[in-house]
Amino acid sequence: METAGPGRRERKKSLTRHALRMAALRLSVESGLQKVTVEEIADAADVSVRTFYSYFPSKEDAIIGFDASRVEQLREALAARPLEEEPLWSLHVVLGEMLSESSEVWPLRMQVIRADPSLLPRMFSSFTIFERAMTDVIAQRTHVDPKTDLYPSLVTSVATAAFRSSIDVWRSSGEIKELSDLFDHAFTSVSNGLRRSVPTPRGSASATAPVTSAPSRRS
Amino acid sequence: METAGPGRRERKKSLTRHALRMAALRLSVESGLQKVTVEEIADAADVSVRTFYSYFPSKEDAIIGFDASRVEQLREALAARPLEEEPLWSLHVVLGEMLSESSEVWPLRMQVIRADPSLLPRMFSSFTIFERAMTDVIAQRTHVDPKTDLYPSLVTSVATAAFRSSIDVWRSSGEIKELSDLFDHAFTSVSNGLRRSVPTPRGSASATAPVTSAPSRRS
DNA sequence: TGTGAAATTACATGTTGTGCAGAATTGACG
DNA sequence: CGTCAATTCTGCACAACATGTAATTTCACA
Repeated sequence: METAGPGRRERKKSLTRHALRMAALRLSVESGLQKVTVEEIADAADVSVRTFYSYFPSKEDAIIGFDASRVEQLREALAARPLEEEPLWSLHVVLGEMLSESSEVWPLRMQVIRADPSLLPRMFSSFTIFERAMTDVIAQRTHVDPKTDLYPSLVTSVATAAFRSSIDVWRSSGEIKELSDLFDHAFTSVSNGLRRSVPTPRGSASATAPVTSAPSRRS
Repeated sequence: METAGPGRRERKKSLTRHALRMAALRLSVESGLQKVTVEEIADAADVSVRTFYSYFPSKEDAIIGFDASRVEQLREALAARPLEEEPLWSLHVVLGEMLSESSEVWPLRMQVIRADPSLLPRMFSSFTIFERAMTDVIAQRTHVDPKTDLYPSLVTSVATAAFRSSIDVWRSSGEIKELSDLFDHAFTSVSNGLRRSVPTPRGSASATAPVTSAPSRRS
């Protein structure tokens, strides 16, 4: 009976996983990630230290890591987009969904990151598995080989780049602007080829084809 | 007399720094980064372990870290580009310069990364200081505030994204294609707004304006 | 209730990264 | 040349991280 989906065991597992993540977040919000030890986190979740490491490879991953299940959800979300849609827009939607979906963890995450900005690069590193998944889906939808064709990898990495700089500016601006606005603006700008907003109408020099060769190196 | 620039002391410092980096690279090429200890690296460079840590914050940084001096060079290179040039193209040139400039370290770096791909995300994380510098220069050249205006941050992060996926595909394709070709193609594609190369002429559905709102969330 | 698989645990161990205090090196100045 | 201050290097101690292993417990299923 019941949902017949995950057994008692699986449920307990994802429960402790969640408990560990929340413990890591709560403790880090209080004292800062560097002052929190794995032992404290494990104790707070009432498991042994060794068990913590069977759930997360490191302390940081408990804070900013990606669930494989979450990646799977996003993979399906991307696959569910209409095929005619431009891949960049599909990613726009999926990433936006991920962003707006303010689960209980995002605010805490952001608070920890604010106290320790060095976590941001690390968080974006953890996007790698997500990017790989997105690249695969897009490759499948556009019928190209992601190993040899640049397009799928390029679109996803550019999309996450838009994601990245949106968060960066949102934070450095004091979180005044609406994050989703910045995010939408980023994608519009990218799909316009990132041309400088003010095209400097004066002056005749149009966009000339850039010389491919690199300038001579100085001695 | 002489260059009157760096004193004997500074010269010795950057000498040991270089020795440590090369030692780390050479040893890692032989045995893989994980099998190499900091002690071995320090011994190979004939300094104490403690001294290593006064030059690099971690083992990995000796392999894939950025020199502050290198960042400064690239900052100047970007600042030297003509003002009329599209910022995206300026970054194209500067990054291409960095890439093609096959100093002695890049081949070794690549070899280590090939044996341990988990270093790639970490390497891109270390680009952060570089990105910050590029963002600042572009903000200055376009007369906007990088804290509130998305453009400078967006252009640089997209440029490094192009850099990123170029290397990714170059590696996953077995390093068959010329890296610089992939790189150039990536920037062309970005400046075209990343439209799908094959516009699927059959089917009547044209590219519709995407709905900005996110789809309803499932229960 | 018994059985086998999976999860948790304690223990041992090597490595990382940092603080600290003393020794060694450098460069300036008399 | 000799002294002296500043910087750099070094050894030591130490907490924390991360992993292998083997014993123990928990759970699903028959």
